[in-house]
Amino acid sequence: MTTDRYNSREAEPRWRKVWDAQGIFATRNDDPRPKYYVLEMFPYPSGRIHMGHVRNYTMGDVVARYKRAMGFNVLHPMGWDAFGMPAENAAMAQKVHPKAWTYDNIAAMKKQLQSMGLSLDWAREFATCDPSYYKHQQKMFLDFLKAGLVERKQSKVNWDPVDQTVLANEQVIDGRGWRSGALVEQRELTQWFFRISDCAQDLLEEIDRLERWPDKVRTMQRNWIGRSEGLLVRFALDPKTAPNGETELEIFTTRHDTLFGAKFMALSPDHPLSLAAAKKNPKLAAFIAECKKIGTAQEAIEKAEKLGFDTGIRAIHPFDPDWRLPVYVANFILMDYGTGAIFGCPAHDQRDLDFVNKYRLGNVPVVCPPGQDPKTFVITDVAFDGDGTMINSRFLDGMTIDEAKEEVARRLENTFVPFDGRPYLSPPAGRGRPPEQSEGGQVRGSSRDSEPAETPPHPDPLPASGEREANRPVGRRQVNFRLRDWGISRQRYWGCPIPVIHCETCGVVPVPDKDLPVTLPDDIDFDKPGNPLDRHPAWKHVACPQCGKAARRETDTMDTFVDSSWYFARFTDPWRTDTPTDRAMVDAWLPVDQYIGGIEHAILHLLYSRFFTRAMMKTGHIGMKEPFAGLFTQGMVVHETYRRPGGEWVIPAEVRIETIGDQRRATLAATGEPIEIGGIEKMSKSKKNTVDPDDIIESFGTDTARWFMLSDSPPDRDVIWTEEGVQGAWRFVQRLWRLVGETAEIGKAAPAARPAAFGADALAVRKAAHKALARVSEDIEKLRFNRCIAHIYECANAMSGAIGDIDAPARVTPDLAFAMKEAADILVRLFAPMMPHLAEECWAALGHQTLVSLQPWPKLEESLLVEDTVTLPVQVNGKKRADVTVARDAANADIEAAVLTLDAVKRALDGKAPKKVIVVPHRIVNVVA
RNA sequence: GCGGACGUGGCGGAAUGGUAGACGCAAGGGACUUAAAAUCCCUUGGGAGCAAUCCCGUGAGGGUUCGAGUCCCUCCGUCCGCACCA
Repeated sequence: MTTDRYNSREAEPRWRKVWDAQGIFATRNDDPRPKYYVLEMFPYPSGRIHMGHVRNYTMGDVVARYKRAMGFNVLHPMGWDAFGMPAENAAMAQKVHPKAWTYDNIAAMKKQLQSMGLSLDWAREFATCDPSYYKHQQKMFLDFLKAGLVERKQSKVNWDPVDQTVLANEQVIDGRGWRSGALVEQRELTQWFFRISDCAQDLLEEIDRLERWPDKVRTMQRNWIGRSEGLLVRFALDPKTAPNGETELEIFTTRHDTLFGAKFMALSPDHPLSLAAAKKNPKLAAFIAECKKIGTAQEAIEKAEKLGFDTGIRAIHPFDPDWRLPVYVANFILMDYGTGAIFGCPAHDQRDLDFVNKYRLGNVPVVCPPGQDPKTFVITDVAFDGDGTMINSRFLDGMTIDEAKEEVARRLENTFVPFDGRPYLSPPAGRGRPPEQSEGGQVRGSSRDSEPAETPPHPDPLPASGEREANRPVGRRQVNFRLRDWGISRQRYWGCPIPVIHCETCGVVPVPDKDLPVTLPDDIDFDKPGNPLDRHPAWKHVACPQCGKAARRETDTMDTFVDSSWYFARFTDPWRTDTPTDRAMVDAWLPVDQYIGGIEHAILHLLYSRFFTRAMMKTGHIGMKEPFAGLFTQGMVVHETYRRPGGEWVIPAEVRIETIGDQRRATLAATGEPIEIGGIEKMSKSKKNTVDPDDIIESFGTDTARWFMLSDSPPDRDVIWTEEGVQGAWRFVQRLWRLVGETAEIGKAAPAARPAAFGADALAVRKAAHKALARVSEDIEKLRFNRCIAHIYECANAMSGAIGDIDAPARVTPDLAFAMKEAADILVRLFAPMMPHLAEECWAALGHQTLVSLQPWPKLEESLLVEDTVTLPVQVNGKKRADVTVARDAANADIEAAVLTLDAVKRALDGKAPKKVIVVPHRIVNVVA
């Protein structure tokens, strides 16, 4: 019928127009079919899509199109994660307004995405910077505030004194701001926090039920939450040695079994007792100041030597009133974990051992490894943290570690020492408590923290009465989490305004619902450092909604992770204006059946979304707590790098590669200058190893790009973009087009009704097609796209082979013609999810009047997968020697007899009788000599 | 340091404990062509042999098993995440 080349440039836009005109990808909320929600992580509108987007959105589109063919009502939406720093950076660098920059980028990227032919419901599109979106986010913030899920507290931040802004840890490079180069300071700022740590236990437990998540991500989240079970222990202090006569110090430990190996106590430099002692000791104050200089830079912390300073304070061992322990301030103790204080057992903790070896405090081993003689067991440079038997530990001697922990906990829980006065420090609120102890329903943010300046850094949740204090036991079991509360305040313009008003009289007052959204002012400037909202002449000045007096708006905006923590819920009914979600819709569509995105979001985005969904459930906006039932993390797109011998990177488009024998050689296409071929790395602007999707789509069409993105590597691994690979995909596009053309010609001889019998060659074609169908279906379900593609190649190869065997037109019998047409109809539908435009063109060429995008998935004939005879490999002692073909239902004894007559088997047995013959039906025969 | 993943031809990669190398790329040979491109056919893990066929082979070494790329142990290497979390 046709031997023309397939013209993707002409065909692809034509089919997209047809899809658009018929609106076939619009999803109705009232469709009665079973739902399927497939979502790819929405993009940041940087201005152009990159190959990573092509890969991500192609995978999602394959799933969407397949599930649609399987009869599901598929929701496959797209939007924009549109707030964030790059817009402000662009504003500063190019004098464009963040809003204009963002919406221009969205328009450009939308055009690019549309050229990919993705089966998206664009009617549901929104950007998180649309006031119609963030209005609801502000409403939920206020709901969360009311529900006790939000609080305001002080927290340390990286402050850039030049830019007058807060920096994320990754923006601090060698202790300096990434933009200004100024030395970064540690500042205490009052900020808004989501109380995610209250959910730590639940977030951890539910990970077990996220069965369709990668184990890797589940492990990462578990580690991030970091649950540990331990004991809070109150050490009495010798009041004569304490700066203000303090009487106790509370520490957290998970190794209470090693209490008899204690050599010292250590406090964080930020611990109140450290600060109190420093007031009376200038040298200590200087030491603490030195500790703070190290800052938060990752590397500095890693390399820092363990340093301490003896405060002169002495603590009393809980099991021995005569045992005094020196209290140090040490630079490696974190204030925001546990109580900010520890006891040091050097023999069984490397950090503590390093510390005592420096300050010559000695060590006593209290756990003896199996097989070691306790009398000679000593620790010098390497702490022992394995399992063993307790020694040198009085009543614990001979116990296992677990028994000792239990015994110590039991004894200290039942010990009540009459401390006279308040404990020096109790665990900070908001962490370190089992969730069931948290008080729910209280409006923390507005009630307690109305005067931010007076908020104590670590409010004491325990009653102050001395009587109750005396009744507290010395030890208390405690579950601690590494997970910190989620600080959402950002001193930025381009983010969702936090909808509260600060009033001198009334404190923190929520913006009334009727005044939502609090919108960003447009007339801002980026000429000066700092937050443009804060220095805007008018925006922040408002009347207090409660008392009417002059008040000021909160000028901080929300972390952009908040925006992306519920967009998936909004997609279910984005048109709704009065509430964030329609409960019927959101509960029907969620959870997302298949979420697809990059591994870089394994922790923060996914954990925040899980928390946010719980918070929405508590405030009635949704009926479940887990938003994503299935998660898939795809690998990156990587590419070879090229550079001039001088060192300057060169983009792939300018490089010509030649292959001479096994050697690859690169030259600059324009000048012939030699180019060095470097390593294969993630596509990045700095290494210039990027390939522009637009260029590929322009020259080969989007179907070729989509096919190649799926074909070469398992989807969860990195894929190497190569020119040869794209060429291969392009050749296959043309080959399919020719194959379908030839098949359509042959198919003209097909009878309308299915023949009663098929000849051998016709049957072989049918078997190949149905085998491919079975395998492609299974592999799409499991997102193994690279294998789907191999099966499609096999099917095409089988059909080409059948055509090649036809040496004269007369050989085309009606049954073969029918089989070929049937196979082509199956083949086209198999690759339609991957290459939808080519599939439409082929479907039409096969004489169909319908759209392949609307066709049901082909129906499998199971009987074609079953062979009458099976060919079994025959092994002798596990080595393959021959094949034997037997009837499918042959008895094992018959197979055994047949195998023993084979020449190869006789030869291998060398005349001896076999010891045993193992027949695994339909699988293999193994003769044991 | 802790945790996790991975290691298979020249390359990307296949393989419910059951024929290792599917499928693709690259390479070599051939057909068609004045020639090239495109297309089609053949070969392609290593070694021995004219051949039938045989030997070796999934990072290294052990083990379990009739049978191990796959399961277990030790080691080596690569990658990723977390990192002074008491």
